[in-house]
Amino acid sequence: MLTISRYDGTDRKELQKLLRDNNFRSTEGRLALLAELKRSHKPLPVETFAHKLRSHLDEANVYRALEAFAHAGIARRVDLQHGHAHYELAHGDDHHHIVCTSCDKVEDFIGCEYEKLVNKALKQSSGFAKVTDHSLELFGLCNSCAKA
Amino acid sequence: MLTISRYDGTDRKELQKLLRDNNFRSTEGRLALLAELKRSHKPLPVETFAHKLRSHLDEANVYRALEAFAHAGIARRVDLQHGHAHYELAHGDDHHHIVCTSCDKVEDFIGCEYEKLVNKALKQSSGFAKVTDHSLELFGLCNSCAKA
DNA sequence: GTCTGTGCAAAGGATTTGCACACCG
DNA sequence: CGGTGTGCAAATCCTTTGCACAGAC
Repeated sequence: MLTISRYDGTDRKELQKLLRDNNFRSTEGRLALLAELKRSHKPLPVETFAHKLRSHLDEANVYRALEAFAHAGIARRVDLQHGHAHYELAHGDDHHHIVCTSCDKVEDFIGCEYEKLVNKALKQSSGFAKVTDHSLELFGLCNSCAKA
Repeated sequence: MLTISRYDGTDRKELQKLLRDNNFRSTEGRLALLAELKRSHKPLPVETFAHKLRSHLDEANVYRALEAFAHAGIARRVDLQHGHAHYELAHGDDHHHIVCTSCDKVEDFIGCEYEKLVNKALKQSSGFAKVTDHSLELFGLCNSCAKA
């Protein structure tokens, strides 16, 4: 699994390999985007990536790249109900998010018991053959917003 | 404007009461929207409501009304990952949806074990004080699409 | 050289907003 | 009458698309 790293040239080869292993050409724009995904520890809006990468990749191509990464399983698209998509690096850990509805703070949590959930749902939903994905987010108040 | 007296076994007075109890003025447009929400047994896109209600309420006001209903707890906004919002009547049953990614068929299921999930998440997420809402959808293939 | 990736600009779709008028209470 | 609700049109926001050129392999 991927480790946290900086985009300082040291791990450039690692990022290049990740791209090539997924049948992407290795370009500066995509390397920079991957590096940014790695550096971020929470889902970010497309616009934020576009801004950070403005010298490497324009917004339309950030959309194209993120969608391609998500399709390849490198990234994950997340809906935090902010009216626009967020993306984060895909780790293999099936984590979900708890989001502060007041300040947008985000933390991760694990333990949705996916298998159990799927079994339960398929038992009830006679019209369905299989489940391939799921989305789950919790919304609430972080400590500071709860006090205010 | 066309006046509706009875909708699928729910009478006008009942809907009017629902509106008044939630501090809404009782108008033909909102009555018709409520009736449509009741009649639908699955989440529908805003545009679908707008089309069905075209003689009662224009699209911008369908948006306004649905958002207000959701805020009041009468309706629920659901993200089925179709690129636009869906709304359904809020029942008290905390059900969720299983969605066919091929044909958009939707069925409900219950049993997300919300309390347990919240406890688990709050135990892990030290920065959060409370959870007030959650979203959960499963995506897969319905029987007919799985065969095709 | 070939084919993919990219910038730029324009299109597209969903949703929101402004405002004058209509209507509920 | 006073304050919401509504229609209509325009604006806005997010995202996708078209196309000619640049760059990876």
